[in-house]
Amino acid sequence: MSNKKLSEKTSYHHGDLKNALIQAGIEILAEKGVHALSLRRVARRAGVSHTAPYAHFADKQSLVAAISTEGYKKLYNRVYAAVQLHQDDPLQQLIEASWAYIEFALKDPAHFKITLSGVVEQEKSYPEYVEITKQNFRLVVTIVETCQRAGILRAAPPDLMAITVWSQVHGFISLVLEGQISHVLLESRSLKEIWLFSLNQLTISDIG
Amino acid sequence: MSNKKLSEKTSYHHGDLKNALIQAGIEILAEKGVHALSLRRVARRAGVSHTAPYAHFADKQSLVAAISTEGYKKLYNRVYAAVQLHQDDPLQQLIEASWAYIEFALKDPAHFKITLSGVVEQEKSYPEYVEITKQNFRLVVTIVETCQRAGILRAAPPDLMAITVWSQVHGFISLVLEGQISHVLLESRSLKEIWLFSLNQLTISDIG
DNA sequence: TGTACATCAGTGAACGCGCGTTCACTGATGTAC
DNA sequence: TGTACATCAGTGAACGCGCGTTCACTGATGTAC
Repeated sequence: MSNKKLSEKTSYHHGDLKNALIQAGIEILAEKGVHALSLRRVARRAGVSHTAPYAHFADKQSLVAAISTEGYKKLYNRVYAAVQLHQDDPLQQLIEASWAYIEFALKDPAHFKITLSGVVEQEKSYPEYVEITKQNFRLVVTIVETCQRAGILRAAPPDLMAITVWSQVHGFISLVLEGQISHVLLESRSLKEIWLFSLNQLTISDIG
Repeated sequence: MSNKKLSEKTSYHHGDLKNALIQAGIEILAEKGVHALSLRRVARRAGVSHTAPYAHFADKQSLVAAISTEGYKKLYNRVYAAVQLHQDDPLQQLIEASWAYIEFALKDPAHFKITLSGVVEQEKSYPEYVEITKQNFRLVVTIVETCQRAGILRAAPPDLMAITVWSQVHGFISLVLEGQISHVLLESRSLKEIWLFSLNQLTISDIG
């Protein structure tokens, strides 16, 4: 049940296969990409027979949902850390929080893609996933409100402004990951410079 | 060769299998989604044995590249049509061109996704695809320059501004397609309203 | 116009593969007395 | 502490599937003379 502890390393019945499978999945994504993610491969990597996962996940989709949930949590933690680091400088907060999002995507593109790919078609099936997406959006709204109070973003409904900012970051890193941005351009400036330029277009006064 | 005509409907050797296969692929994407796209299914749909495609495409990747190229062409044509329609109103041009991009994605999400998914890992393999991506980006740059001249977008390097605008549109529709945007929000306003709000954040004076 | 032949688009059997899922099972662990 | 039994995580054989790709082939079309 849910009273399984996180850190049981080596009991005889493996002890923490569920998390081990999620980790194995993440590793496969990092090493081989989205197309390589299969239940059988995950089991193999976790050192377990290919039917063992069924003791912990109803089907493949469930495992993918768990991996996505984990991805969203990591994303949230990175962004939240940036927010905490720049509590009293709203502009830096906006810059570093968005940059944390980009860095996560760059560090593990396949995990990022699968996390944001809307695995969840049937709404209610994965409440933990839904919850973390909401939490994530609330964080964006908070950042946006802080910037609005500081006169960095225009006054407007914060939920709309949050979507705007999120779209900007998400679109930027997606185009980069999809190889849609010209090499010439990417070689002429650092990615962070390009990103700062884009973010700057949303703000009221220049970032400089 | 390239002197095959577009509209040969029924010759005995089928006549235009290559294009028929591309169309079949697009239909499968529309009806069943990205996961359902396979060489065998495409052939089946085109009413041909499953090995016939190999007379026209070296491998599956080649077919996918052709389908992506076709997707980019459609996308370009839609955006270009909007540009033409609003030659003398830069703001309308920006609005309707970006909205055309969004409409294409909404109309055929799977085709849009596969088109933008950077099928092309090995740079030089699909020159037609690379060419249309460049043409597309040039169009965005042109739109941006027009808006800059009209004082609608800030003065700045047009290529950077083009990436900014493109990221904004692309991120917005991607989040929508991936189901990441709260239903509550989507039900409170039309998609176009939300998009206009976002686009408005990039412009100098309000769209209203 | 008519025949011979090369070309080339499309066929169908066959390959090996990895997948998701089921099933009856085994064997270690935890619990009751 | 010791035995009996229920629980439950993990096993391994088996299923049916669709896939990409190869190969030797067939049969219609186009070309040379």
